[in-house]
Amino acid sequence: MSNPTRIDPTPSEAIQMAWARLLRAHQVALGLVETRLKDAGLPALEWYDVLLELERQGPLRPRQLQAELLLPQYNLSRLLERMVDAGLLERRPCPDDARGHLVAPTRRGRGVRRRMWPVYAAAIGEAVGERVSEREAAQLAELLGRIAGPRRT
Amino acid sequence: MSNPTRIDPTPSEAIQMAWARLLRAHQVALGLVETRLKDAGLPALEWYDVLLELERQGPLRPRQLQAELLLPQYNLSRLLERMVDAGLLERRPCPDDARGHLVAPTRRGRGVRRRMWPVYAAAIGEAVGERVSEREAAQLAELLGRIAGPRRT
DNA sequence: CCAGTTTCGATGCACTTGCATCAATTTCGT
DNA sequence: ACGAAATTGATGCAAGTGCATCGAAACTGG
Repeated sequence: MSNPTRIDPTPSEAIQMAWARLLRAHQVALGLVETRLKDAGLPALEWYDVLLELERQGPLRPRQLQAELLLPQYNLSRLLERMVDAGLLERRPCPDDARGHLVAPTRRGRGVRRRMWPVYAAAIGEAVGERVSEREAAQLAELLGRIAGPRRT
Repeated sequence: MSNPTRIDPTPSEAIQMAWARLLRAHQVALGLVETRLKDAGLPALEWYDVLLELERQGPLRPRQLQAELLLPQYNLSRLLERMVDAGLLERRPCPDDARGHLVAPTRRGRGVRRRMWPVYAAAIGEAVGERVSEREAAQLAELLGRIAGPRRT
């Protein structure tokens, strides 16, 4: 440590600690949330995200969803397939591009998302809300936002 | 909504934002780190964690490792199997419990972990270090530590 | 000491993910 | 307008994950 000709950019202790805790906090918090959803007989969080995004933005093409959710293309392709099979999404022909289609929630899909929210919300409270103050949550959001993006190439 | 007898503990905006950004920051940062490792022809992060834990603590039994890394039992069982097959870990008979065994890094395993570190460290710097100050990193670590645990039943 | 219970670690099976690649379009350069 | 290149979304196959369950060894109360 304290190498004057520092060529090796090893992160400081504080940075390493922040990294380690990011992994752990995510693992623990997400684990709790997914458990609550599963125990309530509801679909996984991923499904919620897709449904919410489509309710907010209206019908989208898979590629756009992919950009929003940062999922690999093949992964999203099959996720949508499963959700369509489950009757939560429907595909619509795409007016100006015959390669693709639009995806939109069905009535049933909206219902499922709505039923997921109370459970999801309670779990967020349990995983995060009970552990940090309002003020701390805002700080946390700011700092994590820095790490989350914006991406530079 | 606006139910006067609010039984439903929907988290505040700040909490929800912190949650959303936790997911996103993790996804982005981990994605970057895993990409750097893979591009360097190195094993996944998980393997590093196992190797590091065993170098720090000495040979451990799978169950102990499981507790440290918070991995599901069946998942760890197969992870160790793969690492043994890859020649990075070896199993040793366990003196006082014939059901299990001890796992320890091989010489080759230690070498792999050592070669992973520079790449890993640089990636942590890129994903986290370049985006927050020293002081902010410490704050972040503190807040995330709150979320990461300690678990109450 | 012995049956019943608990803990440890492995595994069969179904499902999901990662990777490479494909076919069908659309877009671009000329 | 035409052929080359890029984009969109799907898919075969190998590998990883989740769940339930298993056999084996270790504890436990009587």
